[in-house]
Amino acid sequence: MAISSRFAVAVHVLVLLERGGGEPVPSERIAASVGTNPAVIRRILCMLSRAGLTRSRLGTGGGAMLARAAREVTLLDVYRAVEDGELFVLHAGDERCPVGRHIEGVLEEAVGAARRAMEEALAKRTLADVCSRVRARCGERGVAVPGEV
Amino acid sequence: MAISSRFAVAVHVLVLLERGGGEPVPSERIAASVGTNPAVIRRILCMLSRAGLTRSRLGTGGGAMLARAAREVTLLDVYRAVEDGELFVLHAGDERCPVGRHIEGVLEEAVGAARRAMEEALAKRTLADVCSRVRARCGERGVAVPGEV
DNA sequence: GTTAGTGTTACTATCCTGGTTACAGATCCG
DNA sequence: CGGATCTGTAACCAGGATAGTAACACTAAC
Repeated sequence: MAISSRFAVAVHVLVLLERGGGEPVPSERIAASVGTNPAVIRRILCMLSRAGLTRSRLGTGGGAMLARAAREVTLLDVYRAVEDGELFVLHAGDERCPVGRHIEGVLEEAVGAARRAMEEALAKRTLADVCSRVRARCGERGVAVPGEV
Repeated sequence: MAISSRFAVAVHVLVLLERGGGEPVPSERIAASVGTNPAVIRRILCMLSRAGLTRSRLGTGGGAMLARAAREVTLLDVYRAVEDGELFVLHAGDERCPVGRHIEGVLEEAVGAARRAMEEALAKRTLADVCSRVRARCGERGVAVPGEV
């Protein structure tokens, strides 16, 4: 029915990493800002690093960092990193009925257009856009504020 | 994660009703074409009639019919009839963190744009479009073929 | 009054999500 | 070296949504 909150959490995570200014941010600190468990954050970070959006440093002083510049990460990249499967679920109709036989193909075309429209809208926004909007709401001037989480 | 198959089934149902040529189509006949249970179809028909897209006749010889011309029903109408709730699930961050405090508002704006783009794509297609595409795949000429299910 | 069909409820199995705990392995530091 | 920190990942659970199924009251036609 809905796109899981993983997407929203993933964007939240990436914004925190951007504000980390290149220093590793531990999952516990991220979890405090998101309001969840560190393991949940690590699970999402795992998907993000597999997608090449973040990388991690192990051990003391370790944590996650952005692997790319914020302006080169679109919300579509984030969406694809954490959301799998099709947006619309189709069904296979009865082959003996003309409608049942063809409805799936016709619907594939229609929902494909809808999915592409949504993805294009996500692709228009970058992580940098989101960060600056957050900064604007904070009343900050376009400068990152490291280490406050 | 995904939009339930109710949407696809609902479109399938409406195509069958359009091909019914105004005659009531019983849920059992629809269920056979979709490949499911008549009660599932009636459950979806209930949502469609609440949305003003179909109406039903009770008793012997009864069934469901379109309540509007097929060209005046968009796929967005169908989507809204059977799908409720938000497409994207957001989360509330920790109020004590600047990012946690503002991320929800920023994301609302971004995912709202994505949702609107998807809905506009759905609004561009009417039930009549879907029906003619099905007919085209059947190798039929723009004439409805009643009574074959 | 019998038959056919809807509208609706209840129950179930299944899947996904998110929360939680746990633990092995990597890394840093004294 | 040895302890502390932190990731990556697995296992498990609870909750909600979905879809399948059966059941039943009510309506309408014949």
